[in-house]
Amino acid sequence: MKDERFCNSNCPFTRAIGTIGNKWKPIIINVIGTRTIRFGQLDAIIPHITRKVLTEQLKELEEDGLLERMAYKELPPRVEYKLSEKGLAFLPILEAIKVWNLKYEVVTMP
Amino acid sequence: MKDERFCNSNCPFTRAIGTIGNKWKPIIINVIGTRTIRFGQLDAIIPHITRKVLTEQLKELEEDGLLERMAYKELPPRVEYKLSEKGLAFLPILEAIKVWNLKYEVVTMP
DNA sequence: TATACTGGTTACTATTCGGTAACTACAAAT
DNA sequence: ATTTGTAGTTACCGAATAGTAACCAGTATA
Repeated sequence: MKDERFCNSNCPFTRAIGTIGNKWKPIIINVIGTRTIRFGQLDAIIPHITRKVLTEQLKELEEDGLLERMAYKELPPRVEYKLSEKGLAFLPILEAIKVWNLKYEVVTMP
Repeated sequence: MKDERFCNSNCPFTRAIGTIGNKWKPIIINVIGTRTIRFGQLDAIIPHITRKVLTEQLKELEEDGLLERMAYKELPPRVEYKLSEKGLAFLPILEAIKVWNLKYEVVTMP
């Protein structure tokens, strides 16, 4: 997120929302989980995301220390991503969101 | 969020992100907490938010069943908001985010 | 008479975000 | 000689989001 009022807030909670409070980042973190995964796999697994947006989000996640990026000097190139300790520590929160949604979501049948 | 790919996803986790995965909603839910609070108070307490955006977000939170809105037929008008059971059940997740951030955030001194 | 009060709404504009399609590098295989 | 493969980048455009400022109702107060 570029919003400086969030990223530079003096409230730590607001800053936290600044790093993970958008639609793609929780999805990406959840898909990576505990594995090491390549860019192309992420692009294939995550529905509807474009390579451009995926690149941007991965870059921000890396800057915020949730993600580790390992580029191998090969051809064709190979780049692997995995969650850092900080990223892994966020997984239980995503699990809690799943449980919360399962319990309270109102499903309307069309 | 208007993105139908999130709100109508067949993945419940993706739908959950569709309802709370933006920057203002976690902030608003956190500020309300367990109390009953008026529109003007929210506007005054939450930094940088505008009345327009606050109105929109409150409306969406109500539609998604996280929030209850009570309007009193008085003059000047009085409208009170409080979290529903679903909204209250989300508070521990926000607490977990605070703890997570506190533990892992890298603070850079300027 | 004019102003304040509350909880909005409206019209307009600015900014940010997201999407599409084309393009890159370099080696290996066909 | 051309195609395939990976992990992007770039330019451009449109959509979504957010911000600004003015305005509303109807009573009470100055």
